[in-house]
Amino acid sequence: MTNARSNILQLEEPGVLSEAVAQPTVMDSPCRACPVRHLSICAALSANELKDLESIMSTAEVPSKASLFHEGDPAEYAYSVTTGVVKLYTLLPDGRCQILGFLFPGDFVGLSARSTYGFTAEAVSGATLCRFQRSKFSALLHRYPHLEDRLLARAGDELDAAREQMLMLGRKTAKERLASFLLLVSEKGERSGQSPQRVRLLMSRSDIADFLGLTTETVSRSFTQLRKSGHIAKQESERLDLLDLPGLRAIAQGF
Amino acid sequence: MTNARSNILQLEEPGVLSEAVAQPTVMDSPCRACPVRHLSICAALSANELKDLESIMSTAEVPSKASLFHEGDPAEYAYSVTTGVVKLYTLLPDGRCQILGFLFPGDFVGLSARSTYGFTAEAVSGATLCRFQRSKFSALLHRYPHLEDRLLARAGDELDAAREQMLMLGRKTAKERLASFLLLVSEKGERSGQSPQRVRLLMSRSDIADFLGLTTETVSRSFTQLRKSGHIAKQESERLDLLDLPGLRAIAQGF
DNA sequence: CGTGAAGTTGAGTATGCTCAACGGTGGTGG
DNA sequence: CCACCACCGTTGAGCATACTCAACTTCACG
Repeated sequence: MTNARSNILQLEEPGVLSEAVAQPTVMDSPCRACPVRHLSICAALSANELKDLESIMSTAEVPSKASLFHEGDPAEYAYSVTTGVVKLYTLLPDGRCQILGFLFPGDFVGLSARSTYGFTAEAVSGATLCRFQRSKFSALLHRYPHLEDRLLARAGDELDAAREQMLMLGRKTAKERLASFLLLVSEKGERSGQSPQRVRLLMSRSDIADFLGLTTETVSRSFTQLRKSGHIAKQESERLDLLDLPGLRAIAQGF
Repeated sequence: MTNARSNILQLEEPGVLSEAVAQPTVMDSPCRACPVRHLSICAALSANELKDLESIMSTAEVPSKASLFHEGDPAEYAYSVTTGVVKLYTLLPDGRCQILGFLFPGDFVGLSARSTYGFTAEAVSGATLCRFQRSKFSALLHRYPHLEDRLLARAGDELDAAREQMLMLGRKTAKERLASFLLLVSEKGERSGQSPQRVRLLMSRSDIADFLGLTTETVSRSFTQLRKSGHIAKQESERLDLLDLPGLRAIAQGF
């Protein structure tokens, strides 16, 4: 239920990165060195087309707890996450918070056609992002139909994910929700090349609770349950071992 | 918690409607007479382009409780609803059901890029639909970029709706959920030209419960609460008056 | 009318919430 | 460098909202 705060968003102009830049190649063509290009929408683009994309793009370093935008702000930009984790959330007037999703490296936000953002986006950990002016971006979409194809496919994937989340929020028990969440994080990590059994939880218990529609206490108790039943084990803080993936899947699906 | 049943889907071939057809014009160009064209994705198309769409399209009359497809079926077709209401739902192994959304006239389903459907679609009332083979439809998408634009915009709208539903499922009370639902139905009705204060509830209490993540009993009690507080009034069965729209909005938003 | 399904209401229960205390950890300043 | 403090996470006890089970009413349809 962390309330909104207003940190400044550090932006770097196209092709102009901060002083602490190591490789000039990155500067000339950040996208070509991008570690998550194969995951992102940009995978659809050739080297030449990437240049066009870069010309309308800024990169941003966002410190933990800084927000990209707030619910209700004019929706001027779309973002693609390169590193780190971003949470999307809405608040009810009395402060109840629902996290609508986490953005992991390769994820994209800003599809909605509405003129204002319908939710707040805030970095959970330090994050790096690519930022696009939506008007320019949609012009590019028309120039490169395969980019639009990819975006449409992504929209479909996100809808699928949203529906899975509805099932979780509407019909699953606390334990089932937590298992589902751990598997989700595991899959996102795997997508970025990490082992599915080893999970980095960058978000707080409170974030997890707001994502799962629970309280921190219930999340904590569910963690304890899963630990006692041998499904998970805590490594260092932030690090978790999923000892029994099939078992977790069974729990997550309600068996 | 209505379980899956397998009714046959009545299909009509392109341009070939059932014997009981009144106006031949409808037969030649069903889309031009379509009552929800302005709502549908097809609004993006000119008369000529509509012809192309019609050539890959079948229309279907679906009786109440017939399913369009089941979760897990190969996802061969996409659908657009012309009249009636369709529910999309998934089941957990033990029978818990979550309705992921209702399709009203003008709504579209089948965006996902997956090769099998992730949910079941079933007519809540009698419904008429347009059916497209997805492979052919996506070819058309490439031919008419403005159609793809419109589909992308629709995907964005659906994502927005999905996120609102997450907030509802994760953080709202029973009464708040029901108020949100009534307002949703009211808006869909308004979109089709009906008064926002007069609502037709074609779905059963059980459907509403499965949509809201509640039980039928709790839905029923919440109806009673809203009736006793003067926010709604029952007309004939299926018909409901929303006596206090601002009040309902306040409840729905958690005030 | 009679029958069965759908909806409503009631009583008791359970899952997850609230409130509260406690332990660990990391950051800050003396 | 260490002590202190604040924050996060965990655990416990009691409570509330929504669930379960059951009876009863209403409605649609023969």
